[in-house]
Amino acid sequence: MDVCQVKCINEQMVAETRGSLPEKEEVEQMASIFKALSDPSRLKIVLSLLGRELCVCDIAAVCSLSDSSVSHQLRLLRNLKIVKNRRQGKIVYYTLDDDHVIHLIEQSLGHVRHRIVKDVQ
Amino acid sequence: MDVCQVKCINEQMVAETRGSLPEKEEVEQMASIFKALSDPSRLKIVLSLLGRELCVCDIAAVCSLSDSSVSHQLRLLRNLKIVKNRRQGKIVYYTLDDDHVIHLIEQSLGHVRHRIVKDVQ
DNA sequence: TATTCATATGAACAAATGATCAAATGAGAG
DNA sequence: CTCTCATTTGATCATTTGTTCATATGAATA
Repeated sequence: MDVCQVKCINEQMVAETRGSLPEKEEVEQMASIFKALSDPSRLKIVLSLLGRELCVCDIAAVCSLSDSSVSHQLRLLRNLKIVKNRRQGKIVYYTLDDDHVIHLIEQSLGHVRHRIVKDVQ
Repeated sequence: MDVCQVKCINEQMVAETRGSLPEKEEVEQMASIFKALSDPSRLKIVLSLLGRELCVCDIAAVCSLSDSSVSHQLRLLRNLKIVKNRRQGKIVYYTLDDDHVIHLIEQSLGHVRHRIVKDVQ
C-alpha cells in the first residue's frame, strides 16, 4: 500500500490526532446512526414520525412507499433503537425513541435551508 | 403495489403529516449530509480534522487508509462543502468548512457514549 | 375454526458504494 | 528540462443496500 514516503508525514501531529479520535467502536456507532438517516426514504419515515405516532400503513401512504419497504426500514430503525412500536390489535404504531436522534434531525432540518450543495461523487 | 386497503388509512393524519414534511429537495440534502458521515472511514477523516488542519498524507496515516482512498473520500466531502483545502507546494492541506456539520458531529460524539445499539438489519 | 387484513419476513436482483490499482497531474528541486 | 513525490483521477471489482415479490404471522371477526 502507499502510506507516503515517511518524510512528508508530520509524526507528532499524526500521533496527537490519532490520540484524539474516539474508539473504533464509538466511531462505528456514530456512523451507524448517520447511516440510518442517510437514505431519503428512511429519513422521510423518521421525519414523518416527528412528534407523531403513525401506523405502518399511514407511514407508507405519507412517504409514498410500499408497506413492505416501510416495514423493512422500520425494522432497521427499531434495531438501532431509533423507533419503538406498540401493537393495538392488527395495527402497529410507531414513534421515535431517541431524543438524541431527534435533536440531530431537528438541527439538520434547521440548517439545510442555508446551504447549497453541488453533487455527490 | 400495496398501499393497504384504503380503510385502514387515517386520511386526515396522513394529509397533515404529509404537509409537515420538508420539500423533496430538502430531504435529499439532509440525507446527503448524513450519508457523508455514515461511512466509518469517512467519519474518521472528518473527526481527524476537528479543530485541525492536515495534509492528505497525514490523514491517511491517522486513519490507516491508503492515500488514494483518502483522496477519493476528500473529493466527496469537498463536493458537499464539508471540507475545503489549500495548496502549499506539493502538499494539500484540508480543514472542515461547515459549522453545521461540525455541530452535528460534536453532538453525536457527545451522545454516542450513552447508547447501546443492537445491530443493523 | 376459517377468513380477512395489517404487518413482518425471506429470497432475489439491480443499483450504489468503497477499496484498490495503475496512471495522470502538477509543483518544487536538481 | 527532467526527476521526484504528494495528490488526483479513472477503471475495476467485491460488497452492501433498498426495493419488490411471494409468503408467513398473528390478531380480530364472522
